[in-house]
Amino acid sequence: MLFRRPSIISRKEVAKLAGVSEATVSRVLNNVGPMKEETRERVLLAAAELGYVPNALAQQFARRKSGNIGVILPFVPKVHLFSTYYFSEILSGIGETAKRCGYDLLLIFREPDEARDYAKLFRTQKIDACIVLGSQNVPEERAALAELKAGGFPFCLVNQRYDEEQYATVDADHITGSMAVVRHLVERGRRKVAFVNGPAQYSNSADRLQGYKAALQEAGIPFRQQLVYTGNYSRKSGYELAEQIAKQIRDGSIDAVFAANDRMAIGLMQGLRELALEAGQHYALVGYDDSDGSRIISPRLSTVSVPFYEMGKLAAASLLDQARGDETDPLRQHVLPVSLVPRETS
Amino acid sequence: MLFRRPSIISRKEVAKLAGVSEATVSRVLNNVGPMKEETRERVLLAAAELGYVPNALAQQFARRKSGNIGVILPFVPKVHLFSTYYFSEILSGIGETAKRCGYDLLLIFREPDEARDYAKLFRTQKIDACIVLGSQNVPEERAALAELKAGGFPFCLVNQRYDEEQYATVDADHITGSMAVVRHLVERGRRKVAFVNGPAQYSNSADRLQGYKAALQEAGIPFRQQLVYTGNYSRKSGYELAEQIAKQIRDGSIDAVFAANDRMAIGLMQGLRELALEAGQHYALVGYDDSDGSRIISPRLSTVSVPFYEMGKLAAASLLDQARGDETDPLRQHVLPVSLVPRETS
DNA sequence: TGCCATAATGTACGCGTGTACATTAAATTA
DNA sequence: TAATTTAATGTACACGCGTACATTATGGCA
Repeated sequence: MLFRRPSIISRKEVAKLAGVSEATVSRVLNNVGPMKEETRERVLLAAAELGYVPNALAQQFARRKSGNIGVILPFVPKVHLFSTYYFSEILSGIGETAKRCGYDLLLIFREPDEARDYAKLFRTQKIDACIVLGSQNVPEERAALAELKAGGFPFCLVNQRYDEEQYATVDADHITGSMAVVRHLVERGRRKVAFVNGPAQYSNSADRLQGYKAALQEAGIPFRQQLVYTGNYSRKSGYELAEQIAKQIRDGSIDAVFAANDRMAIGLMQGLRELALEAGQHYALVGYDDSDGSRIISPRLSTVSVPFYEMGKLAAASLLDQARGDETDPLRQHVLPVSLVPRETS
Repeated sequence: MLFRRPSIISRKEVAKLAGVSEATVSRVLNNVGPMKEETRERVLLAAAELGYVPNALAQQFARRKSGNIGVILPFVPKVHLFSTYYFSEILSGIGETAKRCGYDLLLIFREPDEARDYAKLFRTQKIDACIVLGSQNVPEERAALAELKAGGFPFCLVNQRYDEEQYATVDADHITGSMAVVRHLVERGRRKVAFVNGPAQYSNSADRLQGYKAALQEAGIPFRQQLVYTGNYSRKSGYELAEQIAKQIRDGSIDAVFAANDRMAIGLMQGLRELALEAGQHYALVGYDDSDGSRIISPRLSTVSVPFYEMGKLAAASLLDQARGDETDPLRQHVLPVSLVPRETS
């Protein structure tokens, strides 16, 4: 293996060695226009001989395309607010599709208090398209997304929708999922189903509430506001609701709890255990996400499985269609099915 | 908010509006060379007026720097082999430092059976430096890393070291961590400490074994090969060892287990529970990583806390020093301390 | 054979920036 | 004041690639 300064080898050297013009080298490598087979081979041979690798920066510049998909995600180290499983699965899904289409992933951490100038990423040409994870319905975010839309930049939201505005979206069917949970509980004879929801700035929370209400109505159970609690999707927030909920379990006004994610369900479960109330015994419990934790805890937590990986794949695919103009409806709202996973707590 | 094709605004328009040459605009924006304050203001004003944003692709091309740090990580969707917590923490740490230094993160998923041409990423100029996560000591990987080193490309490994070759590394002190675990168990009166290790291609595994042995020796307990098991860091692999280990617990040849990570510890714990053996009661158990799961499971798992976030930060910092030539020892092997977290299982 | 369509290749230039070097303006010094 | 330095700015070009257009080779057809 001989050593050689790699950076000095450009199209020019290949052209010289192959005895053709630089344009021909370019055409061969990009497979554009008609060309003589013999020339093609000579160029490829020369390129291989020299170990030529096209300069991606020059390519990007000349093509006016970065070839990058931006992935915007919340910056939450040490804060176990979101399921890390959630992100890594979605990210893997995005990565799989992106790679297949020749795109790279540019990771962008959104900082809580920072201006969310997503459009700038496009204006600088750093990214050709982007996927927004963990989007929250707050004013700065809405402004940032509106600017993206106004600029005609292709982007896609995962797990969040906005009622005010139409955006390309990939989401899971949390309404149906939540209905399935409540139905399941009702089928098991529970009729006093409490609901521990997440913050309102996530459309997920609203969806789950809607599903919860719909299923209650379907079962002829009146909705009661005092059975609805709000946490922030963290385990701690679930834990902290234990005392209040314990009281209601004891006085008979709650016989089941549906928590909007596993983390809160687990926190609640632990809190209630400290108060001598066992899930699956003194009350039924169902979480949401089918996270690792739901399988680890005992009794094993009933939950709802969400196809995060597929959502990531779909988001990337839809985005790239959009960027290519292949997507018939650029504001398509994809909704993937979820599935109930009954286990020991219900 | 007026609409305007953003892409047509380049340095040229700014120069014209400010009444200066393009070079002056460039100098003002890059703050290079002496310049009249009045000119500076005029240029900045013009830039702001036009909403000028430099084209990052052109900058990268002209500077011959992508401004990207590559992060190579294993592609393991649906395979909960690694702790996803591990990756998200390290990634956040890297991202924090990178952003502070004006770098972006380019995510690269390593596929199992794919050629690992890390050097190509540098040759194409897609990245200026890179961090390798989840590196395994296998021939292709060694070759890829050796090529990086030979090419003089700045890179850094996290959580993996190679004995054959010196590379810049950020690792945690798993030898001391493992010793602390065994000491802890011995202090609690355990003397028959089994060890469930991970695969040998991770230096982490070797480190833990070394610490295990050292602590046994320190306590005057002879090392016995039949107390050493090997899993693959997955929960399942821990679960599957339950039967064998149960036997040894029952016949008195094991009274404690040290598992090389929490996932295996948890799997084992669940497996043993099915065999009517309870952690913290019939045997002591200590895991490693201080993952979410360790806090979720009951009884809560004793474990070792690893500063993943800090490791990510340090890796990025050391890498950027290296790239700038500020690092005195470009092959520096950082080792961060870990800490024992005794909980209910020991 | 001559003409034309098409294949194959070369020439030339743009992409937007950074920057070396040239030039001019201003400040300093003799 | 003239000479000299230094500040400030302009001119010109490279960076490596894609590609429109020009040019030349090739083959088909009358």
